[in-house]
Amino acid sequence: MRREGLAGLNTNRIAERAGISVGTLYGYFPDKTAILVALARRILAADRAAMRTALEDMQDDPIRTIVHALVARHRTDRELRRAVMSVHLGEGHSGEHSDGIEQFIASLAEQLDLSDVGALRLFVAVRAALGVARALVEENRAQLFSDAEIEDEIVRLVEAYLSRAAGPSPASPDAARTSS
Amino acid sequence: MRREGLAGLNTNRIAERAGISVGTLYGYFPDKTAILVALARRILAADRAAMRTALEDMQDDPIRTIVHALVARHRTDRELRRAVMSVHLGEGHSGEHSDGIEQFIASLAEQLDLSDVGALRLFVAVRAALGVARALVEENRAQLFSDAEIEDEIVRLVEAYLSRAAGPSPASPDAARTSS
Amino acid sequence: MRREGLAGLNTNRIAERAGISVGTLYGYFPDKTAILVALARRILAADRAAMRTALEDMQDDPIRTIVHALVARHRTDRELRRAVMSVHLGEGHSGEHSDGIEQFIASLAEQLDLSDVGALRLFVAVRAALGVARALVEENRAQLFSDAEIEDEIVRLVEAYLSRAAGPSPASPDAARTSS
Amino acid sequence: MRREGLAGLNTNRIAERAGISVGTLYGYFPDKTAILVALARRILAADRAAMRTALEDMQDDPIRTIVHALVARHRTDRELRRAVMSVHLGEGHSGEHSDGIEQFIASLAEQLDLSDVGALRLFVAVRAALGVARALVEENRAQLFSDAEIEDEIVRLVEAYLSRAAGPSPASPDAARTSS
DNA sequence: GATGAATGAGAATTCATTCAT
DNA sequence: GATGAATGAATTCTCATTCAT
Repeated sequence: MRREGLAGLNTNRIAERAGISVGTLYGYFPDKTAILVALARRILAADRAAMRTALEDMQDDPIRTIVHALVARHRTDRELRRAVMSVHLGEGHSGEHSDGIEQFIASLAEQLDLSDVGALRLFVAVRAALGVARALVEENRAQLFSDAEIEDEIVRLVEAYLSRAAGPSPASPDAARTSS
Repeated sequence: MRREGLAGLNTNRIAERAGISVGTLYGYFPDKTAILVALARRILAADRAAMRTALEDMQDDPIRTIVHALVARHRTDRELRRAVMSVHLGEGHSGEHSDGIEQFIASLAEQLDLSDVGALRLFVAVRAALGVARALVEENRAQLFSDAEIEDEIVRLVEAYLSRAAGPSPASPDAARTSS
Repeated sequence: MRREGLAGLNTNRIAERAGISVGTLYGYFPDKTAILVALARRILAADRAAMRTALEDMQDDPIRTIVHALVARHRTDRELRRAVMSVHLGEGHSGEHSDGIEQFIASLAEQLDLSDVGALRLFVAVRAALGVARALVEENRAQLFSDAEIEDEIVRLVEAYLSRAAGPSPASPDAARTSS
Repeated sequence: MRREGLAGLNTNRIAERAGISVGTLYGYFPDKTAILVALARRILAADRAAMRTALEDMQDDPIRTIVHALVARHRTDRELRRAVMSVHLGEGHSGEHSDGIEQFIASLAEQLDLSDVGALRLFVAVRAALGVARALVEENRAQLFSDAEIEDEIVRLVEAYLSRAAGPSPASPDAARTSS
């Protein structure tokens, strides 16, 4: 099986990149899965830290600030992020991918004017924004668009969604609930 | 490395599940990557077929129809979908995940009243909707919400975004472009 | 750690000696321990087979016949036997080492004139004979003596022990039971 | 490789049990083999010491006294003894196992009435007694018999063997020497 | 064509040994 | 001297791939 780039993320390579030996790596983690989960957690923690820092220096509106940080983060370490998140997903730990960010955002919801947004809408808004951000990592086609363009669109998406009254959507929602 | 569930998606297991032998599998595909790509394509093709069928029987507005089908599809074969997409992502073939759907949607854009929506906005709208749909597969937490709730919100999200004039977002976008 | 001779009995070496590949070896056994236990069992089965064959061709008295076969077997594959039995012992499977032989002998006890020998005496006689046989494998010093000499002595040992009336040993056995 | 119980007798475990650090252990011994040899020697030295002490307090006949001590020793530290002796055997250092005891016995042979017993007979008698004693350590089945029973039988075994005239055994020994 | 046992390169994991603190 | 984290060579084990039946 061909292993291109970082996809062949083997323990020796991980140790080498970390500047330690395999043995040392296995002194800290019980097996390879634990190593990769830890790597994924580190990336996600750095994501949250970046957003936190951005909010502290904020000159802008909070949504744009967070989205800006999110997009910037998803442009760094694309290969590593892709490989690590793939394993994370495969191992079923994927909840953390967005939970961490969502918790973080929920904790900010009161500082922002989003205190009245319910759990469901927050869930959807975060996954929607992350869905676009992940495309930057996963799809080569995403390179067609600039970060600024993407960022603008995510901001528009989220603001359009959240600013909209939580009333029923135009078309009758009842029809939809029938078949499933 | 511990390999729980479908994560250890090796060729023998794939063959066994398909009810054939490894040898036969290799009669059809040149290598494992090809097998996984084919598996992913089959899932994605079924996604498109479901949406196509739904559109043919459409009694509703088109966006809701598509979203309804999308949500229904992401509730089926969760484990397999997760495993296949995980490996697919890890192997770097992830573009197809959404390209297929986007092409399909682009081909429908004219039939719908979306003909004036640009490539960027279509890209973002599709990834946003898929981002929420993927959460249904990846996150156990998604079970908190009903399909109908999720579906309604995705429809709101997409309609709010697309109906909005493509003008500049409220906050000054210039500030955001500085740092990255 | 230095690994002399067969003591460094690693899976690749085992496979090579067996004329198969490691992968094949692991197709038959779940792990290295299972491989070594199987090897030990094969050796012990061969021991029993050798004794059985010898008894069929017997021209001699049965005890000598068995002892002769036992000594001959313990001169073959000394290194392999030592390494394999070491692991067998370390893994706590050691019962088989002598159980197999004892069962075999018990099944012959009626054919022989040993039908009145109790379980305890049979147990002791077998372990005593095996103790000497194992020395041939384990101790280089055992090379000082010829097989014939050793064989004669084991026969004498066993016959002297079994022919002796099962009465109390000369010295008062009561004194011995006090301290422990 | 699964390593249950003491079988996985590695240097860190040995150090831990000794209540010191690996580094300190390597201050005393050059390598792992030396450590294991020292461990085995300590056990064997304690065996001899127990027999020596027993002989000093002897109220009994000397053979019973020694056998009594031997059986008692083989009931203590069964696990450690089994593990150490297993590795010892695997590493090919097994001669000491019985040499020490034999030397010790040889040095006593003049004090006892065994001065006319030759090297071969002493070798066989010691290995036979040790063969039974080792069964106490290695075989769970040995728990069926009490120490006193085992002790009595070993004494009988040794006395029957040594008291017997060193003449030719009943059956013609010539037949046996042919095939090997 | 289908089969699945066999292969062996490659990956994960262990553990004797060292050495800076 | 004692410590125990770090090392990496050696070992166990996996699994994509082949090929004789």
